[in-house]
Amino acid sequence: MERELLLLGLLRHEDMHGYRLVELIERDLSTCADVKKPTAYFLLAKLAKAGLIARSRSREGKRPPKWVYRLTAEGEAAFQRLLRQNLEAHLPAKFGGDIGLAFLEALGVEEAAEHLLRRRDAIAGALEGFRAAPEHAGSLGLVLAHQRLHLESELRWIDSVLTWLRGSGRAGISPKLPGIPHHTPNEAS
Amino acid sequence: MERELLLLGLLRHEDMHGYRLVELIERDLSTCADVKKPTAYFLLAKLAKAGLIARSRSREGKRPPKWVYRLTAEGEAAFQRLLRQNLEAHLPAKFGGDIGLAFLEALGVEEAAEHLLRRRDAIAGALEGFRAAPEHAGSLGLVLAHQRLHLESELRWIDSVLTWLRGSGRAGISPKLPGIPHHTPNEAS
DNA sequence: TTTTCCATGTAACTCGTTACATGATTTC
DNA sequence: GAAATCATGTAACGAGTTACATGGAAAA
Repeated sequence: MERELLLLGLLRHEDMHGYRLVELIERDLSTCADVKKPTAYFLLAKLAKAGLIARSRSREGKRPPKWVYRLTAEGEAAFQRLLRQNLEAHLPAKFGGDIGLAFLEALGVEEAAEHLLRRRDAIAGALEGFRAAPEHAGSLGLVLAHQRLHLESELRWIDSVLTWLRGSGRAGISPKLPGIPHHTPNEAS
Repeated sequence: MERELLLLGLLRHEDMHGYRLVELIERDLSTCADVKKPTAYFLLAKLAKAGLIARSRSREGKRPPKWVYRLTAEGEAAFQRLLRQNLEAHLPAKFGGDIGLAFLEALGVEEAAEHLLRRRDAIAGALEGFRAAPEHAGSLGLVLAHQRLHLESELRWIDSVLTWLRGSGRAGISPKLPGIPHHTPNEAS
């Protein structure tokens, strides 16, 4: 449902045609969504058939005519519903990188560390990209900030795995548990 | 490729039949992977055809016979390759929950906060579950620790969004950027 | 003039899921 | 005797992707 929410939300504050929509998502929202062109066109057709958006043909200059979509009243209602649903839910994230970690023991300490350092570099690189990016204002800035925060968390995580790994190399096969700094989350309510 | 790595890795340290494999994944690795039965059977057939695993029929007592899979030499090689590849790569995570955040402005401050608090509760609940769970040793404990760490990070994130929200409610429409505590990651190399 | 960009779409394919089918066996 | 569990599979479907097809317009 996230993709529908996304399309409705974008059309909500500006009428647009499909191509533009995809462009916008790829430029500004690539961190939290990727919607390829055929998917977008398909979803737009579906939403139109459901009556949540309406389309009208328009041409500018001598360019090929395009379908400009606008939100209908039903679309606005659906948007409101989907937004609330999205905000109040927590969709647990699965980290594919963890299944490699689950088999860390198959590698020697040295080699495991070597590969994890490469992963660390990749994360650090991605983080650099985010820090370099211009600061968007408002809720768009929010998603950027979240991604940045997450990457910082991942970096700390990898570091703690590395120290655990090295400790385990000295101590024997596998110690109790990674000694991870344990922040108590502050209450907010 | 993560699923293949998972199956090979599990078969590496114990010969097993499909049903058992799925059971094991659902019990111990549900946090970082989910593999349904038909998927598992399909993948096992594929891996067998590729020569990475070999199967042999066996029956215990009067139960229906089962296919017991074991890793071949090629399978071990593939495992080693996939493991390294997995460890050194960073696969960027997409948070579907962020697209709701991108449209936060569509809701009043009060209502947005209300819904986000529900999300917060969901995260806190999941976290509780992880803290209550028995501490697995070794690399299995790693993936649990990662998930716990991530949930803690998410909790802090939601809290900072909430404080930002409330600040924005007083100050006007939308301020510069969320004032997020900015930890400098410690170097590790 | 050839390439790139704008703009829309279709077709084939992959991956994964649900739902169903089968059959024996333990448990209630 | 009915229900749950063990064990394997097939069929139908859904969502999304890649690759392809089509054209005109602007840029190189």
